[in-house]
Amino acid sequence: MMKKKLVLIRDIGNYEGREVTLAGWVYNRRSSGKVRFVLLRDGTGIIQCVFSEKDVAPDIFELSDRIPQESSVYVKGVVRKDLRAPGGYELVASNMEVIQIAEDYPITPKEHGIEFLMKYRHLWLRSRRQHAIILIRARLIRAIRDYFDNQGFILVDTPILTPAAVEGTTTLFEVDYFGMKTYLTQSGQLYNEPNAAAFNKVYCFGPTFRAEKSKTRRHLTEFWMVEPEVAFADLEDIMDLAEDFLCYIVARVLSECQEQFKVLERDITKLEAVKKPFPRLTYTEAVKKLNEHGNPTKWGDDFGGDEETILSSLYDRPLMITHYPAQCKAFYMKRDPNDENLALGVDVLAPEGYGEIIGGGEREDDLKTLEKRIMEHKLPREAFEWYLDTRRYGTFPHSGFGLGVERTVAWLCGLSHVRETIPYPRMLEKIYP
RNA sequence: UCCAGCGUAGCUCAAUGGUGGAGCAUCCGGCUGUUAACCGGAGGGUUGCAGGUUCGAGUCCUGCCGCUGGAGCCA
Repeated sequence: MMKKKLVLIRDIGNYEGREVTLAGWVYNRRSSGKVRFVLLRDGTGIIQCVFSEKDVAPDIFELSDRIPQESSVYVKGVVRKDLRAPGGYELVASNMEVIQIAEDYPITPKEHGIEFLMKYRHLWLRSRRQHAIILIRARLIRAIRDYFDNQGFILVDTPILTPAAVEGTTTLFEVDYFGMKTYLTQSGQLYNEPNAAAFNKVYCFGPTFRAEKSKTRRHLTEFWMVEPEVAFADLEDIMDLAEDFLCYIVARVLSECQEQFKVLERDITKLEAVKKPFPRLTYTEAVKKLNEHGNPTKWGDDFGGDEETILSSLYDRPLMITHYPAQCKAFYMKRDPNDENLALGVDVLAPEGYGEIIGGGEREDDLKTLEKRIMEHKLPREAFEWYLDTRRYGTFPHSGFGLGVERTVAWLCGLSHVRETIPYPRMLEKIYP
């Protein structure tokens, strides 16, 4: 009955002095004798509703002292500006109607362990902190789309069910496809390349799946990746793109999510430092730096978490590392014409020890060479014939990269683990809720 | 798969081999501006499971299960 012309808490500033009805959930409550405070949350914000004995009926006054956490309610009242209230406004309540009394909400206003919170992930999302992280994720994704759309890229979606591995070495999730063995995609990359021949500048954006038994703060088995691919671009072009792209998305999220960064107590001066130019090192130079800092990595070793942390901590902005040993990289990566042992690839490491957020490079565009690589990697040639057509019919130099959304959100938010950066994380042997 | 740590009230944690406690949550009461409000009171336990050592095990030993962190792996 009170459900008429509902106002969102986000917009409450437009209704100062007026009577409004809010709908939401009880976030917390406090009382002080003759005044009761109910914190109401509606998913767009939180506002304190003040219940005074003189303003409301006795049963409503009693209810305001009893209503349990996360009960769903309508509250009617007058919006008042008040400096004592967080957010600047509070609601002087005149009435409250219960939709449902919530009994024994598991997540109390108190510290909880990660195991418990992950079990109640669907409820945990209601908390201030998780709300802020997921909102930043949404704004980041919007900024990513805007960037590519505004730069002349066409969104060309790539399939999630695929007939073969992109990289044979990785473990894939197998799916039974009407009796046929297929796999969940681990990258849109191979499809992006013919798409670039059709549309010039393309990107795909979707979930990817890795059945790796990785149990670290940087790994999920299901994660989101945006992958641009540019026709006639070389390694340097794609590095310039990655640099410009990162500066744009960081600036956009910074300007749109001030409030959320405050909730997370994120030191945003660290993000404000993300400006061109980014430092660029070759793999060989990076190994030298590591050795200077006491890390025993030898030329030819791939970098692990420790190495990425040391290197990225040396700079206040993202670090680009190029020219890795070809043996560390995928079959489709073009070799350096000046040194066959090196790949024309680039990894971008986020600052503050967050590690790799972008991987990419120039693609091998010669048919013969690519056929050889597929053989060397012991990949099923038949599954790649369509891909090889890109090299048969008007082959062209092209480059691209992939950005991991969750690792980027973790960096932006200053989180120690990627599991909080996606609403429902899928991790090693963890798929509930 | 390997290494390490942990498993005690709904939650977060205490408890020298000798009668299992506290804070929060819940319930009862108090307080006219609280900010994870506060103050007083009450209820709440197969100490992950199975075995062993001991007069006596939450505590020591063995196995199993689960969780957390890390490694390997990994655009």
